[in-house]
Amino acid sequence: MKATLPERVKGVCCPPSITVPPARVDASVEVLKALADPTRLQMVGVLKRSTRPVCICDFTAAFELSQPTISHHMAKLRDVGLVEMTKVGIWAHYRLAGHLEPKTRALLDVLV
Amino acid sequence: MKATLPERVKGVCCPPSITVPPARVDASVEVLKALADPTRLQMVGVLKRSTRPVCICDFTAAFELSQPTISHHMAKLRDVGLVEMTKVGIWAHYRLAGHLEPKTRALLDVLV
DNA sequence: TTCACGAATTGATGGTTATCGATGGAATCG
DNA sequence: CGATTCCATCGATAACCATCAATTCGTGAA
Repeated sequence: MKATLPERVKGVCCPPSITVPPARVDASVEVLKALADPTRLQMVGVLKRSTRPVCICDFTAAFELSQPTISHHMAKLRDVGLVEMTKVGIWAHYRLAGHLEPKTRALLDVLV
Repeated sequence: MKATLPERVKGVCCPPSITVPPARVDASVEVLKALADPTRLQMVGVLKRSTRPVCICDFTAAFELSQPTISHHMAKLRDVGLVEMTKVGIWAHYRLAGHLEPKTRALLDVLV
């Protein structure tokens, strides 16, 4: 194994070429940050499994968090395009976005 | 569409059942948080593409960040088991972990 | 119009995180 | 040995984030 390594010389580094386009990285990081929270990941899991939109008040009842916090988390998921909302009367119904990028959908399939 | 929705009654919520075990969610969130950073996601991408371990000094040369910051990011990736390290002389060679969980590997295949 | 209810926004707070400079340890070489 | 190089850790700071209480907004009902 060691034989396969190049002879490294002090003071000489081999900066790897950045192959992933920074724009793509930033886009991925945006989605990852939205999912990197227990509450939000659970929310996405619920929405992915639910056959019909879920009301904010239902989430407030399910998680032990205040309504503003739930709303804040949902806004974050909405900002990155993961979920969509419909208002029905005084209720807000959330569902997984219908036009997710294939990569994003694959991500969700792995995660939740 | 509206017809398929249940008749919602004021003050009555339908808390969705939490189907994803909290322990699994927490484990996923740990990995997601490690990946939800541009620098670290780039690092993982480089390591995934590289046929041989990459030196810390190479990353320091590639990214415009200080050496302690690079080291800190690598430690974070190491803490969640995404990468492994081997010391060769004074150099630290990093590589993607060999025994990644299938789900984690699938995650990386989608991302980088 | 007035009231009640669900949801979003605001402001504040405590906790986490990214970053750097400085320090110290380990290995190598003269 | 002493000097050099690479790396990890520590301490500090600034930025960010999750959370809640209070308020505001929008809708529907009385």
